[in-house]
Amino acid sequence: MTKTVRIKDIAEKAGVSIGTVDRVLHNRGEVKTDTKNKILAIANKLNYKPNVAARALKSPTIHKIAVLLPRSDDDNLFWSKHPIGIEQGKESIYPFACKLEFFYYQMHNPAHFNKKADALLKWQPGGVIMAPILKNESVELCTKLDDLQIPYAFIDTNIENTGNLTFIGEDAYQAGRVAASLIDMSVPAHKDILIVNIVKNLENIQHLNHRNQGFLSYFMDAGINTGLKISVEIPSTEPKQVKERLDKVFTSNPNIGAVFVSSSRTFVVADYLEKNERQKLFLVGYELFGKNSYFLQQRVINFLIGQRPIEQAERTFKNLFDFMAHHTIPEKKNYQPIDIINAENMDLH
Amino acid sequence: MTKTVRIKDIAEKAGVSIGTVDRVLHNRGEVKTDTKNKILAIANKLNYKPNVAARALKSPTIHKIAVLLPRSDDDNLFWSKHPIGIEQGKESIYPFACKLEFFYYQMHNPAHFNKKADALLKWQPGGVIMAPILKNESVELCTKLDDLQIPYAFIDTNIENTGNLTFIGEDAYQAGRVAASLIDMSVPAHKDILIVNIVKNLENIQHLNHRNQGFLSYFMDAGINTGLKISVEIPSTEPKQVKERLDKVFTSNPNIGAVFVSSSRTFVVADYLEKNERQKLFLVGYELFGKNSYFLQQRVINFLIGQRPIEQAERTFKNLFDFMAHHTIPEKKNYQPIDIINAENMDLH
DNA sequence: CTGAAAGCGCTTACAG
DNA sequence: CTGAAAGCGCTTACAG
Repeated sequence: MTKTVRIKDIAEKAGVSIGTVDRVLHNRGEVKTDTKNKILAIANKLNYKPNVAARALKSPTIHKIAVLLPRSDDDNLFWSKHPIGIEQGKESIYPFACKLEFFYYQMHNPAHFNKKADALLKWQPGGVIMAPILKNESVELCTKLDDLQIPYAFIDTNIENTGNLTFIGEDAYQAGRVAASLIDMSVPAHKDILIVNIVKNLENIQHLNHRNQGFLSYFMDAGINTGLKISVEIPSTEPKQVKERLDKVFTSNPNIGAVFVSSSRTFVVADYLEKNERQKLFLVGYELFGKNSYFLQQRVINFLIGQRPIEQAERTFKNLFDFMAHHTIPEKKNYQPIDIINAENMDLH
Repeated sequence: MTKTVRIKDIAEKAGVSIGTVDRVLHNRGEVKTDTKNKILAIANKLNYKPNVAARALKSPTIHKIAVLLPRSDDDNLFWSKHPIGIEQGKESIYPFACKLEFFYYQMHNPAHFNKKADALLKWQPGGVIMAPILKNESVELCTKLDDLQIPYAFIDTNIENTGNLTFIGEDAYQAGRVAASLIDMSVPAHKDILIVNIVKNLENIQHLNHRNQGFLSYFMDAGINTGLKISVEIPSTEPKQVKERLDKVFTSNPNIGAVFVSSSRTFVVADYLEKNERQKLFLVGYELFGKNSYFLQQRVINFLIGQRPIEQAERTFKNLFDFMAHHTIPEKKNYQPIDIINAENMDLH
């Protein structure tokens, strides 16, 4: 380990004062072009890296980071994980510090999203973490952030062709394939498979779509199951409606051996299966939390596919902060590992 | 956020100089008991936390950490992951720094272990990370480290009743249950199951034992499989010997439907199954790397159970370093998540 | 356009 | 047993 280079060293080599070096290094104030280039060349050659301890000590610059996420409720506990991860990220940057402000919008409510987006802008953040579930409204916000030169990172959902710094989330297509592979190896090849999408408007929910596509693709190129793949859309989680819909499907398709739920609302189907004594059906869905965990433990759900929301959030935060504080450029797109979880390994996840 | 407390604040409140406060806080030099207690009381009341940026800036104390691990070779690529995690840990502590020295011992060679342990002691580390695979020799080293008051952390394998700072590894018993559950749900209930232990002396390898116990326990309380559980021990990975042994087992047990390998040498069995056209057997083993990955990809191995060796190593390093540098006391025992990996989610793991 | 100086909170000799 | 002072590398006014 050779001696670390300080701005003092650069200053001496360049025959200027450290103030001038600092100005060049931070594009702060005017410096003659000649000296500027000279200094940059020397800094580069010496491979200068600022001492972050000194920087943290001197300037307690508090970076302001705003977080825009769906509000978590009983039906939607999945989103309760992300704030935890972000707070963890905040802890991890010590001795640096940042100011966090959370803005929660109602999941499928564009007007409310816009309201929160406005509040966020008014808060004047130095950086933004957001889950851009609502595409049009999100793009609108991104445009504004681009104009203001405020960096922003996507979590959970990606939108291409925006100025986002980075995206961290699930490879939904592959996550669909994983679900398929689990069913394929556990259910006799001649059995039919039911695909359940619990959502109002499947078209608009990108990643549910991708999971469906991945799921079906598996059986086209690798799967051994030859049964029917029956798809049903349920617009609500309301038990009566769910029962009505599913009763009909099962009555007309007695050969169903497995059920795939494309979203975190797997517990809704588990609840139905349990109440209607169909627990023998093989059930696979998404996300380990709340009622899903309960039914997994009870072995009504056989597998949950997980995407580590806490780690996702922590990593998103770190990427954004490191960019703001140290100008580190992160990967543009990051997929988290896809976890396969059953009753035996759930406790440690 | 209230103003942070500095040692200057404590000094003022106590009516002494900051030098005295520092002496008390670090048990350095003599201080009158009265003032000492007074200062401690004030520091405590004010909830004083040292500013690590200032500390890092001032004293570039380079902590010396020695790492004692099994040498990784072609047959044993599992151990190639841990150094990566430790290096990652070293990166992550910036702006702090440490000096790492790796000592690699031959896996099952006590004399070589001792030699490396001696070299390690001679290097005079301030802390030690070790995989205490060889129990007696490890305990001996621990005793010496205890005497020297050098903190040490266990990775992968735990030994109870030593003075270790922390342990991070796999819950082997549970990892055995996970393997069992996967076989149970994929193989008809009446099929027999073969358990393969590839190891010279099963008794001495704690965690293989625990995996076996967990595996069998699953079928006693939760499993539906009612077939025989046939156990075989193979003392070497030498293909001819493996073939001889397994040929015999399969000939006398034609009803075997699944194979469980209790160690990372799963590829040895996969290789046999492939060469002998027994790929239809359901195969489950441990650790994602090298030839195991290849056979998983080829679907000769159906599932690998993973324990995230890189994260394990990074976390062990962090725990040890934080103790050395900041006196943070870690959890005494940490289990990493148990990963279930098949051909569909292997790429992201 | 550039330099000199103060100070962030801590640690480390040194002086008494 | 205790205090005063220097200095870690950087940033931030201020003076010219």
